[in-house]
Amino acid sequence: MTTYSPREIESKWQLFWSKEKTFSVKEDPNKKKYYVLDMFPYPSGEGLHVGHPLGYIASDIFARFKKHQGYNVLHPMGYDSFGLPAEQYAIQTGQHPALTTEKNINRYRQQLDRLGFSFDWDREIRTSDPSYYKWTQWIFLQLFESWYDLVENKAKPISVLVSHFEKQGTQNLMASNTKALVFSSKQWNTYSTEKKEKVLMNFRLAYLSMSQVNWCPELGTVLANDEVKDGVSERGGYAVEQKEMMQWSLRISSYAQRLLDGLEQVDFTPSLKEQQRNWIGRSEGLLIDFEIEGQQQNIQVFTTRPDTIYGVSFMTLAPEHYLVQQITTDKYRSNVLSYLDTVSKKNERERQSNVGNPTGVFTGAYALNPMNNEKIPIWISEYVLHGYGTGAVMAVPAGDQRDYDFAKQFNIEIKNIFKGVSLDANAYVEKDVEYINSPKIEGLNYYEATDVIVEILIRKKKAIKKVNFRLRDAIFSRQRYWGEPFPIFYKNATPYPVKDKQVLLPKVDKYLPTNDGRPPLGRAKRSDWNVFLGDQMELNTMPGWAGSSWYFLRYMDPKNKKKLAAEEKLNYWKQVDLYVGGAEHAVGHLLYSRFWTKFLYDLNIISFQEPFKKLLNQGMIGGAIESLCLKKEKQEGKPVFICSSEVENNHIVKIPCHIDFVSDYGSKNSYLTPNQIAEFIKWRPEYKDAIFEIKNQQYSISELVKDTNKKIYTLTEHGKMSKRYFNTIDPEKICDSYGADTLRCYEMFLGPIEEHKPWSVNGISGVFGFLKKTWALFHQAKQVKQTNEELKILHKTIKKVTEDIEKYSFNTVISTFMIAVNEWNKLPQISFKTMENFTVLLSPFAPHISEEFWKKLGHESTVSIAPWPMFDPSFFEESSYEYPISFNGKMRYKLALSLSLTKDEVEREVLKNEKTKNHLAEKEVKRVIVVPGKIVNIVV
RNA sequence: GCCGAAGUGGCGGAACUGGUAGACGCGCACGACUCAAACUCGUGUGCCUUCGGGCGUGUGGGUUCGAUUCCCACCUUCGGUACCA
Repeated sequence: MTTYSPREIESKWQLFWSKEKTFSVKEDPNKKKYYVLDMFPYPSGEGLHVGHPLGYIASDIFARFKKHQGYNVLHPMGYDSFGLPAEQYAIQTGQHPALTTEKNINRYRQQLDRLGFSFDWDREIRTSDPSYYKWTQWIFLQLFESWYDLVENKAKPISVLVSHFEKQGTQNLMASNTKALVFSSKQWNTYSTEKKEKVLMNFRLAYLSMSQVNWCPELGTVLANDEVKDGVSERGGYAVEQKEMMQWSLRISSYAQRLLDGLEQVDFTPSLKEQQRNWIGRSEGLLIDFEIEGQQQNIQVFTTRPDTIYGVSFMTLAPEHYLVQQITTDKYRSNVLSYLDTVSKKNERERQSNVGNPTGVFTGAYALNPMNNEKIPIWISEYVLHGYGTGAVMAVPAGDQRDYDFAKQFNIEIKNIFKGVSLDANAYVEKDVEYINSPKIEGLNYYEATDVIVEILIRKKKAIKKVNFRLRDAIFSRQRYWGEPFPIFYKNATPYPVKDKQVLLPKVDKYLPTNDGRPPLGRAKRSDWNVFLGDQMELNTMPGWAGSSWYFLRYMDPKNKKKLAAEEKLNYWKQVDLYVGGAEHAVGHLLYSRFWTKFLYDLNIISFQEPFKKLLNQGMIGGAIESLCLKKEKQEGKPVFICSSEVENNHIVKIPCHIDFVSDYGSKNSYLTPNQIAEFIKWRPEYKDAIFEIKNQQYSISELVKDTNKKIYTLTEHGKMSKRYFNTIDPEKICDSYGADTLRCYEMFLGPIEEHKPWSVNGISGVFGFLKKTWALFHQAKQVKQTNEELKILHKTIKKVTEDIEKYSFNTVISTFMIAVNEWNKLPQISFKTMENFTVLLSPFAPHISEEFWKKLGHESTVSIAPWPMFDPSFFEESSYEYPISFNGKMRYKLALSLSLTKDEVEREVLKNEKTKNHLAEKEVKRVIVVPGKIVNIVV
């Protein structure tokens, strides 16, 4: 027997798979399809670390499993290759981002190839490849050429809208728009081309508008709402401010209800669905008109609590509200103007930061409560969001905490409308109330009261029902170079689509904005563009999520030059059956790709509305971050390091330390020996004069190396695995020492796939040992008849492995393998037939060693297409069972009894047993529970 | 604050639908092999114990013959979100 040498066999089989095109797949109507997809990576310069492949391993296991079961499995991989880091690098070095990207992709590919994935690389896609982004641009144009019909609830061609305008103007039109327009067909027909385009822009699903955007000066670009976290950019953590800019947006808000409803059809985790629901933020309420005293116009407010209308004691408008100037009285004008001025200087974050301490001014105007004509003062406050509802709020301090805080701040009356409720400290936001001071609804509960108020206001034509969504339209322009160029040109400041030819990214001399602040594409001369029409080309590029919103479709037909994918292929592969990726994309990517899928469905391009049937979120593999603790104050100009146990009494700076130097890294007692400190200093020479304080004694490095018993303790934290913390583990390193099969099994063995877990090499030797044991066991197998014992172990294993893979419980599968091998090892002999079956079970997890076994068993072809073993329950027909005998629910001993015994017979056997008598001692048996084939419980 | 997920040995974790808590692996201890070490193999390993047993799945209560599993309250950790009317 040769020893198990993963290096040799793994590269051999990887070559075999790629030569034989083992995993290349074609549409086959005679076979059931299964589509397994990974979230494709952005190829960063840092390469992969052991955390990245976790999801790829899981999906690969599942894809291989389905292949064994006879499915036609689509399992592709590609690269989300447009993005900021390559561009940032280009700015620094002048190197074209395409070159960096290419280099990074090659590195990724090399790392991926070593892990033995069953990807069909013939289907590889790259979002930055013109042959790919041609279709991203195409979808954008379809959005541009569409509007949303609210009657049929679907997108329709803009030509349908134009003919509607020609015949009826805006009459009988129910369409999503930016603002409500009213015109007749006569008017429409007199409009100029430019005027018509402006009107249509109001309806297009991809539209240009002046909008409040999240501007990030450091990145030199705008960001979508979900790219901003806590007021800073998600990537890089730079400050973000609000700015008015002309930008492309996508009318995702039209799809809000469908995006919400679609969640019922898909198998995502509850928490992820919840996040999407919150992001969409549906609320049902009422639009109520309040007359303004002495004015023609009304103020419209949106409320979800019409039942509290008798508690309205003031009204608040957003500073941007269109009626502010008009209703402000002369007496309060200067006050209002100075407030508006203060607010305009604040960014969104500052405006939202003073919770509980609101600001605002009185306008001098009064509104009239439609229920009782009471006068209500109208205020302005920054806490009211211009973009939500109507930008005006009927303030009910009794029932809303924000209104309550505002009223307290400005000494406005707090009207109590709830019986038996104290409003001394807080508003009362619960709905389990009885009303007082509310003439029409006293004595009613919340639901009845709401119905009554709604009915009255609607009858008086003072209100209409309305559903509001928090979801905003998505800004689609980025002021960057490395993204999809828009297929758009401008003539007389009006945008038109470029239809006949694909617009390619032009050459530029630098990847920076122009001196006059236009995006980098502004540097391209007319001749640098492959297409130049009109006065000017669009200078923005598309955001990172454009290419990733539809890529799962392109894998079905990646080389198609005429269409985004051929119809018959789209109809064959359909939805992704299993999608594996990180939960951090919960709202961004997943929402946008669901939106584009629904849009393409409306266009009859695809036959399904949800892109991903089942989503599996893999947890992150964290790393231990090890830092040396540096005192903030230097001592005689020298840096001082102290032990992590001493940090409480000192101000320290954490200096991340490469985990290669640290002993017991990841544990509470991680430390550096003097030799390791010397290594650290070699790595960070700026600390060569540092003083190390150990147990109140100070040492220089030269003193320390003389006493090897000294230790300096490092601070251990758990966090991301990242180059920045010097704690990344390269999967290739693991492959070098243990092999890919061990790495694959070990990453699965770490724990449930969805959970976050720290990386540690501690357990890896156990998994490696298991493969070695399996190797040895295999080489002991003989051409003999299968014994009942080995078959029993085999079928127990088949059952458990199959069930667990179907539950995505991969960690327990590895345990099951280990148990089986341990048990077979105890038998005097093992047959080839048993090992053959086991090899198939093992192959999704450890494909290389399995191929090797398969060949040694005499097969010519790959193990990856061998049929999955069938479970045979007949091996488990037992005649007796070892009953656990428990007393008051605690198991005390076991007793083997025939399964043919009745309950009474079991009870009798148990009670007359010596051990039962011992356990009972003097106590009396109150009751005996017998569950046949399960347990016996004696109650004393 | 609100929403979601999760708390089990020294560690990663297992336990079907309420039925033997701690599978499997790491670590540790002892033993075999070896001149020796590594490798490998074997045995043991939740805690306490007066060796009878007692206690144990974040805490406190409840339902049950029986609870890691179901119910109520609370604590902690992680993730999301934050004036959305």
